Formats: sequence, structure tokens, C-alpha cells
Amino acid sequence: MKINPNDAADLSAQIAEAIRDAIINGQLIVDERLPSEAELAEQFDVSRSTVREALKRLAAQSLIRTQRGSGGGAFVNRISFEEAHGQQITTSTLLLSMNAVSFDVACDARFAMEQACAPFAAEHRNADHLATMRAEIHRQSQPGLSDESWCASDVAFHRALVDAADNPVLSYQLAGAVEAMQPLMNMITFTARSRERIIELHTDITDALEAHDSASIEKSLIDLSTYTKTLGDDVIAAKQKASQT
Amino acid sequence: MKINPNDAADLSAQIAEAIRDAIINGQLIVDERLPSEAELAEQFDVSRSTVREALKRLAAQSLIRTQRGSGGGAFVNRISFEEAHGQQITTSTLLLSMNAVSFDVACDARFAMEQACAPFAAEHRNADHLATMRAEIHRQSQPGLSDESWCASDVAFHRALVDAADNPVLSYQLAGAVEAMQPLMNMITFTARSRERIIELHTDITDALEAHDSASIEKSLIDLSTYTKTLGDDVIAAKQKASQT
DNA sequence: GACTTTTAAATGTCTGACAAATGAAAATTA
DNA sequence: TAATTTTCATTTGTCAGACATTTAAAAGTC
Repeated sequence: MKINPNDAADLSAQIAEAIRDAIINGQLIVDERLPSEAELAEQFDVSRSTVREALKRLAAQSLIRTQRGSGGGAFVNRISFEEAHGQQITTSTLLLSMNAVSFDVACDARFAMEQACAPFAAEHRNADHLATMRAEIHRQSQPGLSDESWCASDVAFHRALVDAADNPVLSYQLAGAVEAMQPLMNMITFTARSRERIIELHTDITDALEAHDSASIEKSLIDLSTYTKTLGDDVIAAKQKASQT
Repeated sequence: MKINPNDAADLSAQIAEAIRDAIINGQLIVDERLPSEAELAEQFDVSRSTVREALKRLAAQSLIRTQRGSGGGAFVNRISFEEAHGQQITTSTLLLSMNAVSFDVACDARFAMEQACAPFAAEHRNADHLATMRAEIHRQSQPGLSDESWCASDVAFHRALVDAADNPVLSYQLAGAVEAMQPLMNMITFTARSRERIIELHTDITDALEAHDSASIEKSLIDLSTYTKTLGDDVIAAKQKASQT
């Protein structure tokens, strides 16, 4: 593990990269303790502050965790799906908000990936998934539900559908995409009429899931995607009309 | 933007979180300059080193970039799909290697998401995508290609297929999944016979893409997924047999 | 006006110190 | 002896101050 003094990058960035590479290619294994900050400083021939900045970079990516006190130090972290998922949501949310991704493009991506889950969900769904989904549908049908609560319930519903696929990789990727869309979805005002239509489709999806009918799930998801895009377009059109005034 | 002195977490982590939140909910906009390290230190009533550690955490997530010299400082970064993509690959790769994700599960996820791209790819593909894919198929048919080069070409082929969907959100999610699987794929030794079969399927996919035939793409992808899983299972079976000796 | 020099501001790095947490060893006590 | 308490060494967390380096703008020079 060496750093190149001619590299233009900051020392702390170089050191972080060296350690990161060592973790990725297996030279440092999970739960292994890194040398102490003082030792690393000596190894890389830099000050302790520089080493610390490098370690903070790695901690921000959940690659290491640190513990104080005797026997403490920096340890290679076993990155969990949950941690990765949290980071994914942060990144995806910012990507969408900073890069002017259109509502349609985000919608297409989200529902396309959800369709990809359908065959697996139809096969692996269990009573818990179905119960969660029906409970969320029930919540959605309550009158006087705020738009915010409605969206949260919508996310919970779709999250259950994704989790039904029983594939952590799909769940991780998908849940990120679904939750990252929430800020965009929150722009929409869901009328009683549109909620009714969405609940209808949610019910269709849940029924099809119970019947292990993957094709019907996919069909309803396409309808839901189309309908959601219509709602989104209406909001955008209304905004443009308002800005022209 | 305040920090809570009673919080158990490190000061630098708290400060990083405070700034991160300000970025996410739009209080700090893209390209806006943060106060200088000295000013932040005063604002949060901590030392400059602590502020610096917080800023390094944010830099590791590409949330800010720093510039030295007069007029320099830390700026809110417009996170690009490319940067996010790089981070996604790092995280996904580690997730797969650290959490004992089975080859089948990863394969299912990857090909399912790729299938999700098929309808969009069939619609939006252009000559460039087709040319890239045919070029990779040609490379794959060269005798004496190393397993490593074969896998790299395989990734390039699938990447072109994903990019043909012309949806940056899908590309970002998918390219991560495809590349994260590469270490797993590298475990497989691709015989001439199996390469032949895969090239056949790649050709089918490319032909179907050219013909805007989404259904055929999906069918070939399913075949490819099944075949890849068979290859993976053989490797695992061979390994187990070897370890029993 | 074009070029060079100076200067101020900002991050990057280093040094040295102390605080706080933590586990292990040593000392004390029942 | 066994249990408890105390001490101690180790390690990260934080602070303060200094200097190096980079950079753009201001000042000076021809």
C-alpha cells in the first residue's frame, strides 16, 4: 500500500484511495483492524491529521468504523444492505434534483425496474407481504389523508411488492429508486378521484400477486406508470401556465 | 444549521450531517460556496481540524468539491451520473463480496433489470448502440481471448444494451449492477463451447434490438440468464467437489 | 496597454498537546 | 481465593498554532 508523491491529488485522498483499494481487492478483510493512526502516519510518512482526514473519507462511505479506547482503532466494516441503501437514497435523490431529470424519465425507470421484480415477487410472495400491501391500501382509502402520508403509504406499498421478490440485490437497487422519486411524487396533489384510481390498481396488483399471476402484475404496473405520468404532466403543465401569467 | 452537543456522535460527523441536510433540502444550492473553514469553525464553535474532517466526509460522497487559493473554498457539487455510478459500483461490488450473495441471486437481479430496459432499448436504440454491440460480439468471437478480456467485452456489450434505453436513471442503476457482478463472473472459466453459445444469444439480442423487437430481446435475456446460472452452478459444484478431497 | 510583481485569502500539511473512552492489568478487599 | 476497585496504557477525538502552497486579484513597471 503506497502513495505516489507526484500525484496531483491531496495526500489524504491518495491515502484513502490506497486503503479503499486494499479493501476492495481483499487485502484487508472484514473486521480486520487497520494500524493505529500514529502507525499509519509513520507508514505513509505523513502527519496524523492527514491520516485522520483519509480515514474520515472512508468512514463516510461506510468502508470502515472506528472505536475509541484501548483495543480500539479503525476496522474494516461489513457494509450492510441497509447502510448501502441509505447512501443510495441520498445519492439518487440528489441526482434527480440536481440534474433536471424529467418526471417521465424517472417514472419510466422506476416502474420498469418494478416490473422486473414482478416474476420473482409472484413466485416468492408470502402472507406478510400481502398483509402489508392490503394494510397500506386500507390506509390509502381513508378520507382526509394528507398528500404526504399518502405518498409515504405509496412507498411502503411498493416497497413490500419489491421485497416480495425475496432478492436483496433487487430490493437494494429498487427501494433506492422508489424512495428517490418521493420528492418528485410529493409535488403532485392527489385528488380523491386520482387516489381512487390508484387504489384500484394497487388492489389489482395485490390480487394478482396473491394469485401468483406475474403477467397481470406487470400489466397493472404499466397502467399505474402511465397514469402516474399523466398526473405528473398535469402538474407540470399547470406550473408552466402559472409561470406564464 | 446547528449541532447538538448532547449527541453521542463525533462532532465532525454531526457537522457533516448538518451540511449534508442543508444540501439535500435545498438550503445550499449547486455551486454555492460554503463559508471558509475558519468561518465554519467559528460558526459551529469547533476547531478548524474538526471542520476539515467534516468536509472530507462530504467530499468522499461527492457532495462538495474544494479549491485552493484566493476565491477558493468548498462548493456544493453538482453530482453527475458518472460520479454516482462510480460510487455505486464500489458499494455494489463490496455488498456482493461481503454479504455472501449467491451467484443465482445476483444473476437474477441483473438480468431482471436488464429485461426491464428491453422495451425502452428496442424503442430508442440507434446505430451507435448496434455498432458497439456488434463490435463486442466480433471481439468475443476471436480465438485466444483471455477470460478477463472476455468478461470486459461482455460488460461493454450489456452496457451498450442498457444505454440504448436512453434513460440515464436506468443506465445508472443498471450499469452498477452489471459491473458489480464482474468479480463473480470472473470466477467462471468460459470454455470455447460456452462462449459460442453466449455469442449466439448476444447476436440474437442485437438482431432483435435492431428489429425493435422487445419481446425477443427479453426471451433471449431469459435464456442468457438461465445459461449463465448453469455455468455458475457448475463452477460452484466443481469447487465443492475439490474442497471435499 | 501588456507584462510582472506583490499581496491577500484560502486550503493543505505538520507539530504538539490534552481530553475521553476503553480494555487489561494490578492492587485491594471481603 | 474470588470479587471488586483502581490504575494504567492505548487509541481515537478535539484543539491551537504554525507554515507551505495555490490562486486570483491588485499593484506596480515598462
